[in-house]
Amino acid sequence: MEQSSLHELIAVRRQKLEKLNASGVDGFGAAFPADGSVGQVAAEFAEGKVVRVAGRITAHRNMGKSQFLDLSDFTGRIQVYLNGKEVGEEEFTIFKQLDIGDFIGVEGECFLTKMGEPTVHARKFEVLSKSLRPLPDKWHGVADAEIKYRQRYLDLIANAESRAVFEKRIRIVREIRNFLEAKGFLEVETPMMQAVAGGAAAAPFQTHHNALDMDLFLRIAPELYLKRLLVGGFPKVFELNRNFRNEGISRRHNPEFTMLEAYCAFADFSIMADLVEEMVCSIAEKVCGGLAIEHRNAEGEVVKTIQLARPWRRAAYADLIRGVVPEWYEISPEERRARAVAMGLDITHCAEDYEVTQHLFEKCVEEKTMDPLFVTHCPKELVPLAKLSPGNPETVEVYELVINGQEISPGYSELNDPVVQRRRLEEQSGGETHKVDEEFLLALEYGMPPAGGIGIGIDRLVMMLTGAESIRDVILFPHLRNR
RNA sequence: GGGUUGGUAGCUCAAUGGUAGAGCAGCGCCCUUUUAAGGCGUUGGUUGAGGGUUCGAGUCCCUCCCAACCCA
Repeated sequence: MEQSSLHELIAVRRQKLEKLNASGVDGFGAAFPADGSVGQVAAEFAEGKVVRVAGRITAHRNMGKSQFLDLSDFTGRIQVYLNGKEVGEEEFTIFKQLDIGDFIGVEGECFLTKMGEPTVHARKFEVLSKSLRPLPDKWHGVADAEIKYRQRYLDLIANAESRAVFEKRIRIVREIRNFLEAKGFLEVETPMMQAVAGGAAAAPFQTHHNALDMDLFLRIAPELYLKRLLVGGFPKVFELNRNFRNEGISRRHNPEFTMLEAYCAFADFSIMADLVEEMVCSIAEKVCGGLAIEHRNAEGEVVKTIQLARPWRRAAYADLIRGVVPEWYEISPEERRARAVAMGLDITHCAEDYEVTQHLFEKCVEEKTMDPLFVTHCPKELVPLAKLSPGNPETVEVYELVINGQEISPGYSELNDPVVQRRRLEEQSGGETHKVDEEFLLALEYGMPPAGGIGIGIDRLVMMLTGAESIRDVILFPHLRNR
């Protein structure tokens, strides 16, 4: 039995399981109605009270006749005590052989140890599930990124900080739904499999429907279906679900990601900016306990604080550029290119003039903007499908919300002219890659009310609100290469 | 796709080119209020994979795999 390479550790646990079975105990037991979660039982602790509680063993302290173990679940931890003289010999043997990782259920009365620790004095216990593999170190947790992402369950068991991030994400998503519902928005579900992957410019994943013998794409955005619903008479709709983009993977990109899109009839981008501002602040207050969002490093030191306090700054794209280089729009395109290169920006030879400016924007404005900033009056080349500004045909009726150095949310005054929309989509499609969604254009011809629309990248929002540095830390099962 | 860094026991980490180690976990013994329990003893390794250089490679070189970060 003196063995401890992995397969030997497993063999030891299998032998324990066989011993359980031999003594008539099912190592994978049945339901165990408890008095609540571990946290609830701990919170309602009262000396002398008899309780039933179930959880995973996270520590085992063997003191001979006195056996102590920690029982844990997401809600908390409670200590269990068992006295070898108070149970049968066989039962005591079974208890002593329990492993860290096993699920058990316990019944007994509450008491305080000499050290004052609330403890359940077990009179009965049941093995609910034998764990056949050793769990990660209880003290150091899981540090290996591959284990964290490929075997998230181990990360969740071992790392309380990870658990906290995902609990926060769940609450953020719930509060978004609550907020929008309270504002009169209806949540809808539109196709994830689309014959034309529209609503954004991105490479789609392709699939095939056998019975219909039809190629389909996983959606890159729900936009064109949500707009059909505006045509159909929904005044305020939203969808909060997955989009899929067949593009690179990085600290900020996962092939499937969660997006909120919301549309409000008779509104515009400015009204939608107000809505987003109110929503994000409302969520932060409920989930983060305030509007100052602290990001900490691995040592727990605060490395940056994002101030969400309203009103959020709004500034025109061109003014932000002038804030970096005052004479930017007075000099020639060639001079702009030279200035950008001189500033250390990586400008390719084929970059258009507006792309040079955008590059400057990304490096010198976006990446440095931590507190919320609505960028308005974006150049029309950057957002080809948006409505042009009435007073300035070079800019569009769009905001881009930047927080934490990233684009978090765009907002539009949606284009509802079917003739202009058709022309733009045809220009955008160019070749075969982006087919035009004729069914969408058909719907527009029946009349879509002017509307404000927004998108919010939920993963990035959660990163901002939790201080996660990688999108992989806010997605339970991020995509990795096959091992 | 390019660059940089990394991959050593179940977990967290050491190891000038010279006998692969520690803590925790595991296993055995002792212990009736411990709590990162403690004491004594003890097992466990194809050092990501494959080549090469060398008397000798975890360490140096090459190819490949996986990951993290930066860039595109």
